[in-house]
Amino acid sequence: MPQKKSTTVKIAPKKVKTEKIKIEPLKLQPPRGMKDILPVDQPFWEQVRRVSERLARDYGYLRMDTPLVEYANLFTRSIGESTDIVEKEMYTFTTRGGDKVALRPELTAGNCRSYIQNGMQVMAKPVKIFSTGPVYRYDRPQAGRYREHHQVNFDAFGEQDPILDAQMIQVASRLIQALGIKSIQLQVNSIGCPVCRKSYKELLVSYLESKKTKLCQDCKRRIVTNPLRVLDCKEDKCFQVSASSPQSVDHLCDECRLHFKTLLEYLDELDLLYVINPRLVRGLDYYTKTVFEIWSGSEEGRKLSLGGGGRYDNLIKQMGGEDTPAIGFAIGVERIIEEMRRVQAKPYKPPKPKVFLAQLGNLAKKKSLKMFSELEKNGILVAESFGRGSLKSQLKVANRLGVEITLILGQKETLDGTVIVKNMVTGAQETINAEKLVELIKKKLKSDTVVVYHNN
RNA sequence: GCGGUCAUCGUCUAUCGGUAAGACAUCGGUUUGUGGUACCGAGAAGCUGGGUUCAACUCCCAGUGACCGCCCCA
Repeated sequence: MPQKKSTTVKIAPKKVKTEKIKIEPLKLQPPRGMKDILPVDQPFWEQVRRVSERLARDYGYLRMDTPLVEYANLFTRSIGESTDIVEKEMYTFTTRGGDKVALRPELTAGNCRSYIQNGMQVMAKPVKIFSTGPVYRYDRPQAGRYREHHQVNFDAFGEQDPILDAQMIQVASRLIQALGIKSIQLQVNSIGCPVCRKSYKELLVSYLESKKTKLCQDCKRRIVTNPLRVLDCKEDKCFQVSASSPQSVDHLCDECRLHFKTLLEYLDELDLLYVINPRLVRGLDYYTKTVFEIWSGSEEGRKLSLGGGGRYDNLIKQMGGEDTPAIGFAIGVERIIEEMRRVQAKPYKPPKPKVFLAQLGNLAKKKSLKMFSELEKNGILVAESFGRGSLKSQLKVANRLGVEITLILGQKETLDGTVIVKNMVTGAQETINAEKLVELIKKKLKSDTVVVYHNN
């Protein structure tokens, strides 16, 4: 749409003064990094919705929706004060009432809050929660990265057995593969519990300090702020350093090591191919033990993370709930859809009307409105173009829609209580009693369906 | 937050310092109440704000947005 030039309008003077008010032209675009999900995009979105809802149901997850807005400290405390997400990417603002709130940057924090608040620990464990919706990060947009994006999220509370980790990873990869993305790479790692991570961190820091001169500027800073992040720096020289750095999996405490080992055994049992990636850290502070990501397996082009997650055994307690182990993961819907398009995965195909209702003349026009609803009530999907007058133009539309049958209701038919039923393939038509219409159409569509089936 | 590329009908793509062209799509028509093709016609654009110039869509500056790299992440 063309943008209107800004106009200067003179407001009629109430007093003596004439005021010129500059009217801001409407910016006919969404804010930066946000976009519309248009009707043409919906088949892909619908496919994601259907597949994820079905998987959620099959694996025993219950849907939960929490607000888009939460108190800001819910996120700062759970995700971590010094993470990038909280530090520079959160949409934080103060309400008129003076509350500091934020647009959710992810779904888990809100789910945990709700779990505790609603006493969901009394439910049979594990409590499995499925949620989906938009999340917000004030980041610089790029393809596959938006300020508003959508996640499909699975969380399970109250089970510490690594079998749940394995099943969660299975759900994640099933979800992505069920959407038609066959080539994926599963990356797993264990970052241990607070106890073993602390000693590992110290070990890592002292190693990095010794190699400090060989690191990039950013990583020198990271040694202090977030040493684990040095491990996934893409700078070549940092890569060299981290290649021979101590790895978290080698410094796990007994419990964490056993947990990880058992998880891998389960994954083998599930025939899930995985890569142990010692560099896999994640951007949120709450993770413990198992972390994983699913990457698009495309050879060429960048490997984009389609989704990821991990265990967060201490979060619920830290937020003030009962000590409850938990694990979860999220996929980024926009990225998944981008990948679906790239590999030409099939979107959802909505049912198309096989019947078109055409009308001619004022009397028929009035009648047709009711006839349409009669058909609809009987489960017959009908298309129409009531606004068009000529039969020719209506048939044109019918043809373009690819319907099998067109019903023609004109002046004469209306008076006779009949309707013309036209076969759009053969062109043959017959005039039938309007009262038998529904029954006849049902019959015709049924037999046509059989024909179509044989043709395929 | 830093660096780079780009911006013309709904979409794709031309052109030009002097009235912006085409294709696809949309809508209408080609005599009566019947579709396709073909043909004819219509509507539809210079992102915004400044500057240079007799004249700017074109040159310059700023803003905005998209894209790419970094940071980070889904």
